[in-house]
Amino acid sequence: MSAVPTEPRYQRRKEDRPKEIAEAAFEVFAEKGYAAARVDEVAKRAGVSKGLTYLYFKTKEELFKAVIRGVVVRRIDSLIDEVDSTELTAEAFLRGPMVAFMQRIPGSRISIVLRLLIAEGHRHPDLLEYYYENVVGRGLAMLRRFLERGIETGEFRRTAVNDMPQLIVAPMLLSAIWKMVFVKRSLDTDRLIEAHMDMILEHIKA
Amino acid sequence: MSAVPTEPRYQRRKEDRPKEIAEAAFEVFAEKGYAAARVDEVAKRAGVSKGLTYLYFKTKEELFKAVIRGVVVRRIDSLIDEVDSTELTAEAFLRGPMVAFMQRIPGSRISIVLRLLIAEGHRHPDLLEYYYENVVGRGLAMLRRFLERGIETGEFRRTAVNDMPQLIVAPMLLSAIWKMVFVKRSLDTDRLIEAHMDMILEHIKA
Amino acid sequence: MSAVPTEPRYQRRKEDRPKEIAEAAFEVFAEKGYAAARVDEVAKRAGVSKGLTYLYFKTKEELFKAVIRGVVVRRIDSLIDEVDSTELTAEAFLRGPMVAFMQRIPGSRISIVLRLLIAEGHRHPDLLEYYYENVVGRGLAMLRRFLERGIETGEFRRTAVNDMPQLIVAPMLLSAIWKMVFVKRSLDTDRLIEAHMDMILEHIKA
Amino acid sequence: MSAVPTEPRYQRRKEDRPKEIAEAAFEVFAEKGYAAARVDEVAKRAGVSKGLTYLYFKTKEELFKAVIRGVVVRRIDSLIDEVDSTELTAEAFLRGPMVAFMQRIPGSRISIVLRLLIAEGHRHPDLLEYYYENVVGRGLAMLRRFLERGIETGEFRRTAVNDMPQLIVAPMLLSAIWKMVFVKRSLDTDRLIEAHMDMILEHIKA
DNA sequence: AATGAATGAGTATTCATTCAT
DNA sequence: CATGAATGAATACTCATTCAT
Repeated sequence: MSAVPTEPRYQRRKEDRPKEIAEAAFEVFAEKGYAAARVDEVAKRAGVSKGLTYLYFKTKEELFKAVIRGVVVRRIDSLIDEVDSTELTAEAFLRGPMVAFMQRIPGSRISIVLRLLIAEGHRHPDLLEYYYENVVGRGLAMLRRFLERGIETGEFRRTAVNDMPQLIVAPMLLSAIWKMVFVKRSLDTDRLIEAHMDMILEHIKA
Repeated sequence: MSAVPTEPRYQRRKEDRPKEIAEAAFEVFAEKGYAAARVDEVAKRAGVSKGLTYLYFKTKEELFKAVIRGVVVRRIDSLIDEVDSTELTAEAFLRGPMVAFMQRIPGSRISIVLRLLIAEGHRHPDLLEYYYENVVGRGLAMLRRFLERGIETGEFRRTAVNDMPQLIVAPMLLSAIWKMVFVKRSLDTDRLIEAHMDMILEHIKA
Repeated sequence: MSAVPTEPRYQRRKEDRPKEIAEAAFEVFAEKGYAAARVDEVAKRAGVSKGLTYLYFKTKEELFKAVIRGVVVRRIDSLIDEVDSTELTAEAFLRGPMVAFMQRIPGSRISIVLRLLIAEGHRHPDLLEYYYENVVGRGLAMLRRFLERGIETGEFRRTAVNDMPQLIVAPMLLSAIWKMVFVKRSLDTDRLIEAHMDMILEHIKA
Repeated sequence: MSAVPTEPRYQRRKEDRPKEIAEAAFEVFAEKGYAAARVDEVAKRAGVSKGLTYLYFKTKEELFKAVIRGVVVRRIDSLIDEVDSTELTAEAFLRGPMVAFMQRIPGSRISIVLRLLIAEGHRHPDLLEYYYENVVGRGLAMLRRFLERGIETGEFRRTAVNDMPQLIVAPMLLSAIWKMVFVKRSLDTDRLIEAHMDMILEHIKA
């Protein structure tokens, strides 16, 4: 007989659902990996029925891909923009924004994507392709352009780093992985990345 | 009336069985990852029945752990021995055996173990523990000792590398991962590792 | 200021909706059978939302029954009327309108209803009941009356066909089923039905 | 502490299992049709775990096909053999073994297969093909040969039945379907088939 | 009346693990 | 020791039905 309005059984929020589901999925994939992640769990975390997950993502795999694609891209874009428009000296840029960027990776969502790609990339070649095209490849290309410009301005000399800019980011990768894998074995990743940048600069400065 | 002992070739000694199974398991885990690997497949590749697998390894997880433990250790041991008994100068050692060691990692079984640990380590903390104690930790300790000795002999100066010998191996890690993940995007990992060693030495030499 | 009444073409009158939905449902049930038919598909073909289907038909089963009931009845009624009011001789009627009627069955909607009843009748006894009362039973009764009349007029003699008028329609049933099942194995069902009628008449004529 | 031998948890009966499972499957498909049949139910009736079903039949569809293929064939073979070797007159054969054969169909497993093919044949064209090649086609060919022989011996005359032996079996088909569909509306199928044979013979005898 | 987002029970299929032989 | 038939819990995915809008 009470007039208490019953909590509606569900909400219609078409706009938000995909994002919410993808967000929950990210968490679950992050914790369990692709194979061990259960769609049930994703739905539960998103506060949604299992069926709804399948309304927005046709299969678990598609959900996975969507989730992986959804992370990452913006950040690299803004760094690239910054590189191309900075007025800092090359050295100052590397020591400043570049180091800051790399220091932010370990512990971030990106590093989790990294782990998922290392673990599962194998069976999702298109995902690897996407990731290479949009992140890795562009990042490396950006670094190459940047170093080249440094040479033109006389700030840098030409070294192996020009061909293999991976040398610049290797400690960032190690840091990201270390933090995820050896959670308890602390590593001062900020310092690691900085020290490495010192070494790089010492090496490439004209 | 004596029974001619036939088919000695096919008569596997029982002692070998666990090894053979583990070997097959390694292959399967390498290809599929932990969750997607099927015990059936392992047994088939080992040429034994599924039941036998369970005679030697109580669960799939135990099999996984045994497999991971089975790789790796000898190689690092011999490197450590070599470090401790070498008569080369520190620089010569780094440029020679050390670089050679690191160059062998990408594409090797160790890098596969690496991948599996990155992917699944999470849920097998004891495995991570084991791996840290026996491989990573000992390797880093060895590097620390080695650098320290170089300082004592006046060959090296004290730098951040002393605290974070990870700086030395980061490109090896990147190379190993790159080779597994971006199979088609070739990377000259030997040169990468060498170039990095140049840089390191330039940086730490007194 | 008067609002021009727009899009009359798209303004379906509500009275038509149930019919349109049933029509679409018929198609889908015909193609897939009861269990494999999806309400979604029915709605899509009817050009309405899934919800609307449930406004007019409480459940999928009810929709199915409505669809089955919707076919069939008129045709048999008009044949019965014709029988009762024809001025043709009995033979002429059988060779003319009766054969024509039977020849129209294979390939028609009725034969699809037939298939659905054979396949699903089991679980819808009321549907079978309905179909028997309104179609099969009445059809057979009509044939009995007709044959009886033929006997009274001296045109026919009494045979087993009087008790089992199914003998008259058996080839029609076979034809209908054959056409649906062995689509590619052509069968001249018109001739089959005609030849059978020859035989029947030869048999029952006084 | 009791010495009562515990009922073994399961039996290994590799030989019998497929047959038992197929048998159970037949029952379930017969009752429910393909789509509504549950593999769970099949396993339960076979007294077997669900998993075992999948050991012997890769999918539900394969199980269905195996089951359908498993029925039918022997009976038609023996009839054909009989036709080709009988010493009865053609008429005696038709009135005797042929009628007996047709009378056995309604109510038999074959009629259930018939229903399943009518209901589901659509989506299993290979099954239809198989059934046509092995049963329907051969049966009709046999009838044609038989009639032809009757003509050669002067017992029969040439009629439309030669081209369309379906005329002979139509009442059998109707009987089979009637018995399955209108379970409660009794029909003396034996008499129906016999009366029809009278008519046929009257028609085709020289 | 009409929509279609949301629900959740239901089902085929897989696979680690057991155990009779 | 060795086998592989047998088990059963787990899980991706579907679809009839509901209900907020």
